[in-house]
Amino acid sequence: MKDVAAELGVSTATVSRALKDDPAISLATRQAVAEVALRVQYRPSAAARRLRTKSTSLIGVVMQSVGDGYIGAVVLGIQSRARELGYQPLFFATEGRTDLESQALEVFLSEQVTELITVSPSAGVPHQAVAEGLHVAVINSDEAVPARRIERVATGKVSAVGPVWAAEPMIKHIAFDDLGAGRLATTYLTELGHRSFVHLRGPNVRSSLLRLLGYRQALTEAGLWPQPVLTAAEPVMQSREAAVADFLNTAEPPVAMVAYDDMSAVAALHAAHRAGWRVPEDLSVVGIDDIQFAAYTNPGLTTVAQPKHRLGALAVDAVLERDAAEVTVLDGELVIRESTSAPTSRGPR
Amino acid sequence: MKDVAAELGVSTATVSRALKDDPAISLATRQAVAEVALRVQYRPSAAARRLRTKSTSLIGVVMQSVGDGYIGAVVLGIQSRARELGYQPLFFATEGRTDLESQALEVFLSEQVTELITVSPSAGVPHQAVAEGLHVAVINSDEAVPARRIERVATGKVSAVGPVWAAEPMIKHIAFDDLGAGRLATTYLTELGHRSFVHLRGPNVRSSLLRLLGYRQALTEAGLWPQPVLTAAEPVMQSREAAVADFLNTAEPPVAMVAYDDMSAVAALHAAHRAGWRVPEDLSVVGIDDIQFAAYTNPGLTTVAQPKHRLGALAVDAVLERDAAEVTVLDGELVIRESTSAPTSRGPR
DNA sequence: TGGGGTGATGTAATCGTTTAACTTCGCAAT
DNA sequence: ATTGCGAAGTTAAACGATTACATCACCCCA
Repeated sequence: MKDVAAELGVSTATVSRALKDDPAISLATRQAVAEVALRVQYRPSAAARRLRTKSTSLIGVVMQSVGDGYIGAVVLGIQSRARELGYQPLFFATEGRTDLESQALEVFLSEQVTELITVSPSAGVPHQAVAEGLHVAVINSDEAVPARRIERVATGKVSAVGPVWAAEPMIKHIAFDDLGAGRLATTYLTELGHRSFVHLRGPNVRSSLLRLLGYRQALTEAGLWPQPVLTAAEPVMQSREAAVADFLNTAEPPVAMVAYDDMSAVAALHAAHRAGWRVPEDLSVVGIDDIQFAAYTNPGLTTVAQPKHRLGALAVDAVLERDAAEVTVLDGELVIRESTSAPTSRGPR
Repeated sequence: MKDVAAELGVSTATVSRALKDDPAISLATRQAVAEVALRVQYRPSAAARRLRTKSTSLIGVVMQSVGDGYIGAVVLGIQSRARELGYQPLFFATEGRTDLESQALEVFLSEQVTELITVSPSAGVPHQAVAEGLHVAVINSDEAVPARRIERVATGKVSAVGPVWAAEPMIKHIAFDDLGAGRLATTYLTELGHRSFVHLRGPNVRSSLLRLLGYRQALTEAGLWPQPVLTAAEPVMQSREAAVADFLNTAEPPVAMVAYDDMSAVAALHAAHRAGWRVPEDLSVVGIDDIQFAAYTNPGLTTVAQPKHRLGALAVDAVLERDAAEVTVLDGELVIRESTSAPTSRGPR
C-alpha cells in the first residue's frame, strides 16, 4: 500500500479510501490508484485489516467429518497432521469450477498463506502458486514429467527409489502407486484363473492412464493381452453405466473387470445388476480406492485400498519440510470382498 | 495482554516472553504470568501475531469437493453462500472426538471468529460458543426445546409457522423436517399397499427420534400401528446389518422398511442380499437423505431427499442476520427409484 | 474583504504482538 | 573504588491497514 501511495505521490490513507471506492476521493485519483494497484499486484493483508477493524469475515464451521469418500478421507489426513504441527488448514472446494481455482489462490495470498496443498484434480493452481512463491504439494497429481528424487513408501516404511515420475521443480508430489494398483487388481484376477477381461477406464488424467497401464502390463505378462478397454471419459456415473451396459450386451460370461475406481465399480455393479449378470458368478469386479461404501455394495466390493489418510498427512509434511523428497509414492493394498471369484463354468443367466 | 501486564505490574514485552517460556524471564515471573493469563482468559490474537511475525501457520488446501455424502453436500452449501457474502469459512472436523470440539472453539476464538455454524452431531460446542458471545447456527441439531419463532420452508419458499421445535435463545436452528420425512417415506409405502412394516432406527438423536415418530404417526393414521422397530443405536454399519439380518430371519415377505437414513438403508440392502431376500419383491426399502450413492445401490434406493446444499446456505444467512427466524425447517422430497414396489404375492424365496 | 462551505487529501493514532536494543541492578573480581 | 558482567526487565518500533480529525485550496456571497 505504501508502494502504491509512493508511486502516485499520495498518502496511504488516500489509497485505502480509493480502493474502497470512497466518493470522497476524486474519480481521477481512484482510477489512478486502481491502475497502479493492479500493476504492482497489490494484495491487501487480511491480518492487518482484521487487526484494525476487529471484524474478521470468518465463519467457524464444526462438523464430525467430511464424508467417507476419497477426498473426505484425504482431507481428514491433512487436517489432523496440520494441527499436530500447529498449522491451520484453510479449505477451499472448487466444486469443479475452474474459475474458482484462481479465486482460491487469491484468497490464500491475501491470507498470506505460504504453503499450499492441492488434491487432484485441480488444474493450474499449483503452477500459479509456485509462481507466487508458495511451497506446494500435490496429492495424486494429474501431470507427469521426469523427476530427480523419488521415495517409494510401502505400507508404512520408506523403501526404494525408482524413475517413473513427475515433477516441476518446487512442487512436491505425494502419490498413490496407480500403476501398481492396476497391476495388483489385474494380477489378482489372473491368479484366480480368469482369461476374459475388461477394464473400465476413468477420465484422461494420470491416475487413470497409469491404472490402465498396470492392467495392460499384468495381462501382457500373463500372456493374455490384448483385452478390451471401456472408455467413460467423463466422471459421470451415467456414462460409465452405459459403457458397461453396452459391453455386457455383446460379451459372454464369465468376465473379470478392473474398474478405474470404486465409484466406477459401483456403476458397473449397477449396470450388471440391470443386465441380469450375476456378480461374482458371471462378472468379477475389482475397484480401486476402498471408500467406505465399498464394503456395502451388493456384493461387497473387492478393491485396492488407497492409504488416503496417509496421503494427506504426508502432503503436509512435504509442504512444510523444504528438503523432503520430490515425489513420494505410496502402495495400495488389496482388500478382498465378495465381488470377485474364480471364473465359474458358464451357468444359466 | 495489556491487562495481564498491568495486573502484574510488568510490561507487555515481559508477558509476551513469559508466555513463550523464554528463559530470559525468571521462573517466578513466568509462572505468575501463566496464572494470570489463565485467570483472565487471555487469548492471543492470531491476526496481530501474523501481522507482526509475517508467518501465518496457515496451509491452503484446494480440492474439488469434499465428498458426496450428507455432510459434504452441506459443507459445500455453507462454503458457497459464505463466499457470496464475502466471508471465509474456517472448517474444523472433529473426527468424532469430543475433546477436539473445545479445541475447535479455542482456535476460532483466537481467530476472532464471531459466527459459528455446527453440523450436527457436535455435542456441547454450540452452548460453549454462545457463552463466548458468538452467533451460532446449528444445522439439524440433536437437541430440542420450545421455540418462539419458526419458519417452515417448503421446496423453495417460506410458508408457515408451527410449534414443534427447539431453541436455546441465541442459537439459530436450520433443520430438515425429520418427522415429515418419516411420514412421507412411510405413507408412500402404505399407499403402495404394504401392510407389514419395519423401521430401522438410527442413533439416539433428535433426527432419529423424529423420523421414528413420523413412521409411527403415518402407520397409526393408516390403522396399521403397531409395527416392529429395529434398533441399531450406534451409527456402525455392522450393527445395523446385524439388526436387519436378525429381523429377516424371523419375518415373512413382503415387508416394507423405512430406514433411518441412506447409509442405514444401504446396510439393510446388504443384509437383505446376504439373506437372500429380493429387493423390492420381498423387501421394499426407503432411505432418507439422498446421498449421491443412493442412485447407485442395487437396486437404486428410493429415498426422501434432504435439501443439503440449502441447509448449509441458510445456516450462513441465519448466523449473519441477527434477526432471522430462530428455527427454519426445510421439507424433504420423495425420490423414487427401484428399491420399492407394491407388495407382491409371496413369491419363491 | 472576510466568513463560511465544500471537495480532496493528509496526519497520526490505533488495532495486539513481537523483538532488537537498551536500562537497571546486584554482585564479584580487580 | 572501579569495572565488568549476567540476569531480569523495559522501551519503543514495527507489522499493514483504517479512520477520526485536521488541513488546504478554492469558490460563493454578502
